[in-house]
Amino acid sequence: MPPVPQRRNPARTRARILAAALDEFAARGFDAARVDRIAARARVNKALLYYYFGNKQALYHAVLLGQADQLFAALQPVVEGPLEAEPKLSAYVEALVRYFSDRNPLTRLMLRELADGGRHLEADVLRRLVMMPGLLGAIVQQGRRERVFADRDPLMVHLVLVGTALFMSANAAIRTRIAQMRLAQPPVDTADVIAELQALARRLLVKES
Amino acid sequence: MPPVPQRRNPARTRARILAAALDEFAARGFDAARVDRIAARARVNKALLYYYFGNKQALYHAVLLGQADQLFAALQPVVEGPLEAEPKLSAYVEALVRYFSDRNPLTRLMLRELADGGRHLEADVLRRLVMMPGLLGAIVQQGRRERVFADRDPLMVHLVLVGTALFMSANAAIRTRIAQMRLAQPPVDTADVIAELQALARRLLVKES
DNA sequence: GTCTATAAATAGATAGAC
DNA sequence: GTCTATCTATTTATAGAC
Repeated sequence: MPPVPQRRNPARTRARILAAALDEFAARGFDAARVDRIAARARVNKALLYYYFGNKQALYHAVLLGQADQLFAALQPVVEGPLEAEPKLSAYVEALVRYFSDRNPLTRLMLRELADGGRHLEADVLRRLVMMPGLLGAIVQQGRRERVFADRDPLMVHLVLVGTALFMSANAAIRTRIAQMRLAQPPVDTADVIAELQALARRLLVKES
Repeated sequence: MPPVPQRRNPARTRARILAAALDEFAARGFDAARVDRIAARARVNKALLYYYFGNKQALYHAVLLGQADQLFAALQPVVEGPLEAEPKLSAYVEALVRYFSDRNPLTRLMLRELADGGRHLEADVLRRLVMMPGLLGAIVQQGRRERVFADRDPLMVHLVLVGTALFMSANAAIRTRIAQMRLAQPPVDTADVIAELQALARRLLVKES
């Protein structure tokens, strides 16, 4: 049995560094992120951070791996759940939108990596990315078996849904500012976005809707 | 009448700096962009750049203003053109996708500014952004008058189309890498993306399609 | 308008004590 | 495992000559 928690707790220190790195990388992007700031947020000194992760790139990679696994873990239960294809599709869209809305750091991280053309994405992370369209693909196959979905390319639908969910979450801050400056209408809230994307997904997949 | 072009050509120098700044800001983002690199690409020294634009933020702002105006100018002719609402909608989607594909710097610039929550967007730029949904809005109104479009929120449709167009363009580089590593299917080409988004726009707007 | 040279601050990374 | 102190390179920005 391990002794009571001490001042030295490597696992927790490592987790604190990862959490701080996620925030900093999401807030500034890889190049503009400052290792000093990550260390400060994690309440450790820089040398310890280098002791754990070696260098800035390796730390970034560790953050990405963790985030990819978490996103997959958030969506997989819906896909493997007991629902019929049509309600499952709606549940999937809701989970997708909520994940991007609740966990804003990942949204920004993805936008920055897209802007960088995937410059810092190593094979490990790419393999996890490739698995993502398969989640929606499984729902589409189920819908085909149940004879309620039309024969459409799941990759294209996946790209439309993820692209829109990402964009809606990403521009929320700007829409809020625009509303505050009274330049245009009030911001769209998350529930509206979910409803809209669910309708969109149904229009794309369900037969003779 | 002005004398023949000399070695000193302020207007052209200014334009060269702006073009170099666009490339650098798009490639790295505001914080990671290096004024030194911008000056080098524009083949001027840093002091001259500061002479023209004052500081890094002001230079960035000048780039954004120019890009916003160019995007608007690329789409406005379609909206004000002579087509009927349905083909005009398709033409608009094509212009949108092509603009983001051809002029990649703007795509990356937008992604980075979204990731920054619009941190560097000044009122001037926001006012131009707010005008954008109105372009699609005009097409929707025309379609309503022609009694071929259903009554849907143009802002939502605008967000779906721009979000998807942006995402498709943005992840092209990553999709290419994934295809090269033989992890998955070949990359989607621009013509496919246009066709898909046109179908999507019709499904969202046209009555009883 | 355009240049060279440099100031002042800050970056990523490491040495070495405990 | 964790710390302080510091090295070397780079950064934004400006002074001052032409």
